[in-house]
Amino acid sequence: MLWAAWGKRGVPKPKKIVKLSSPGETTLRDLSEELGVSLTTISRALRGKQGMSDETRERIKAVAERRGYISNKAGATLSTGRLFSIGYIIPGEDRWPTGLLQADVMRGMLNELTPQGYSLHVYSESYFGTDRTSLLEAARRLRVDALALTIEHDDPIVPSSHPLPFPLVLINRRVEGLGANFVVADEERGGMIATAHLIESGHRRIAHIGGPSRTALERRLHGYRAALDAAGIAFDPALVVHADDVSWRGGYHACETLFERSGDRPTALFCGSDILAFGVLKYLENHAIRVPQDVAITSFDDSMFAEMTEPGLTSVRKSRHAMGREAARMLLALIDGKAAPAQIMLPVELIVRGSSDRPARLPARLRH
Amino acid sequence: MLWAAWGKRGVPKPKKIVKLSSPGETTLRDLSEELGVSLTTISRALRGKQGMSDETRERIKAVAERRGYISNKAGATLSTGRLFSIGYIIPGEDRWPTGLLQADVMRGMLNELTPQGYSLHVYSESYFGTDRTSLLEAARRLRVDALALTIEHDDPIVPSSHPLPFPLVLINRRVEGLGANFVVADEERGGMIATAHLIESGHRRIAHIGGPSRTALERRLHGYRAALDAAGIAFDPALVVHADDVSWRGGYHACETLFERSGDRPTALFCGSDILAFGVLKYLENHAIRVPQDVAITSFDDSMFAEMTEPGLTSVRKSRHAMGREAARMLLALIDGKAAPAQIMLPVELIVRGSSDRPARLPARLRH
DNA sequence: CTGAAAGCGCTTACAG
DNA sequence: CTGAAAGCGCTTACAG
Repeated sequence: MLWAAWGKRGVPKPKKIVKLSSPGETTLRDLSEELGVSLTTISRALRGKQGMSDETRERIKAVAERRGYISNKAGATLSTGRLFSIGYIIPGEDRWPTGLLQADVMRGMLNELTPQGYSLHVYSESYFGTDRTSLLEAARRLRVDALALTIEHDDPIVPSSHPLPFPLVLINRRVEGLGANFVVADEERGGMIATAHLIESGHRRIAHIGGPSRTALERRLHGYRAALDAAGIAFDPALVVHADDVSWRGGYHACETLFERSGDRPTALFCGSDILAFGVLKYLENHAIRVPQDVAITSFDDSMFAEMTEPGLTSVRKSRHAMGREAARMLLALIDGKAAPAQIMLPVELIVRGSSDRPARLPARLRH
Repeated sequence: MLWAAWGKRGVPKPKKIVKLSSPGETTLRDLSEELGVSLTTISRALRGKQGMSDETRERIKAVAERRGYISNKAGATLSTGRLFSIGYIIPGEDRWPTGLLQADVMRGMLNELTPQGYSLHVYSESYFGTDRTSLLEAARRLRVDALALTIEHDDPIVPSSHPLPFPLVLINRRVEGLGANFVVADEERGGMIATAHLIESGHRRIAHIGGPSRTALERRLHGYRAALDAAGIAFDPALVVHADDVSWRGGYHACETLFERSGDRPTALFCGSDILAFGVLKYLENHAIRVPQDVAITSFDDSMFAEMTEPGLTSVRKSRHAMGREAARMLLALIDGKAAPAQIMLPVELIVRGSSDRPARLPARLRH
């Protein structure tokens, strides 16, 4: 170390800031000197390699422990070529759901990575420059073993047909032809259970407010249709409106469009996302349409909004933490050259709150 | 997006997974062989050291560029003891504001760190174990040059009287006796401008809903009092209620307490945080108290809620991005042994929306 | 202005 | 079961 060297040459040690890589750091050599055992043996003992006496191993471990030995990653990296780090790229700009998603996903990843000795290096997408350097080139510069990337449902994606020469896991969205692995939630099933829940309460005219196509919201729509099909309810295009953007205003206007259409009003409504639902509730409130008495609502995301509306929003929960966890496991397997599924689809669950609360015994025909 | 340039390189298709630290990586030695120049000289040229001919330097740089040379950090680290990485610790559990804060702060840090060749390593607080291993010990294991830590206003803190032997910057909150540097927002001034704005609109009976003591919310309260003082308005304890916790329910109940008190009702209300304000608006709505006609509202945080309420919430904005940026600059200075202020206090601004919109010309006395 | 050499801390193929 | 030695890629004090 820099400072250690200074000390040895008799140069006065600066007092102010001491780096974390402090001079006193115990090395294998220190242990070797104290134990009278070779570096080779110590390295083996500490890394749990087979083929050595238990007694030697224990003795070494005890001393390492007492001396507070911490392996210097740089030395190991240089020697093995293994970096033991995973890169995680966060979007370069702020959009509200992003932050929450990233933090939970990161925690999920860290819980897997840290015990395995991996660290998580975070980079901003904007680092790669406005000239759109290729991800491959960027990844080389990063010096990580593999990359993870979270994609929000409305992120634009330019797919590629070239498989990547390193492990890449995309979280939250599937992008075809990328040669990546994926961790996604079962959006379609989420749409299904959110709709089925309304059907089970006796609703037949169930509307849906969705979002842009080619996003998770489209898959939720598929789930909605599947649930109707399963219940033998005919799909009515007049009951579906797509919000221009996934915002509360988008939800408000979509709801407006829906309720200003002539014909029978829906008695229930499945919103493709909580943030849309927020606008929907606002519209209904403004127009004195009661929830759940006049319209029952289910939604998707189980975000903080679900708990903050009145009544609480019944919403589909997907675990961002689990996404991170599975992504990390996938990456570790891929780095070790083990087989890993091309895609992991995580289960979802419906969190039932007041917005869909309706006397289930009331026959459906009394409601129209 | 990253993806755009993706297919453009004629990268040969690898048969299986190749690590990012691929064997083909160009090293200084490769450059040395091609150029017929020593490693020493190449290293110097690439790192911009003085005392060499421009011609040699340019020749070296050109070849390095052409060969796509990327310095291997592990080698440099081993040689210099400098790690070029900053640790950032995120909370181990989920609380809503956290995620947003972390993501913005990270972006702010990355914008400073990446160009300087530093990487950001993220760790979960839970990694350090429930036994509250000392931060010092934990930091040693991390192998980073310095640490940053974001503290939410309601995070518990275990203070320490031992100064730390490495650079530590605390973001968003000041903790005494820790030997750390701080980046905080000017919470007090925020409280002041949020209150002064109401005073300028002619209000005299201005209530405040605050939060726990020893948090940022307490400093916002100080700002509120300072603004009243400056305007010659007597502080009335009956107009201040502290929410039990910083949640919308906390805000709701605090508002309930406030409005059920006998005596003159306030005509304006400064909420210590948007999430409290959310509950306040709910209470007022439920009781047919109009905003801003009956009560004008200002708040703090300028979170997504501020835009999602009706009317929009006038709220104090602090830049989390700027906090990250300043924290990173501070850390870099400290690592280099340069002087850095013990604390940087960032400015705040009031974002005016409908909730405080009131005809300013109406004399105050007509309002009671 | 340039280079030869030592060394950072670790791992591992090879030899005993 | 254990050790001596080479080497990973870089930087820098020292010598020319």
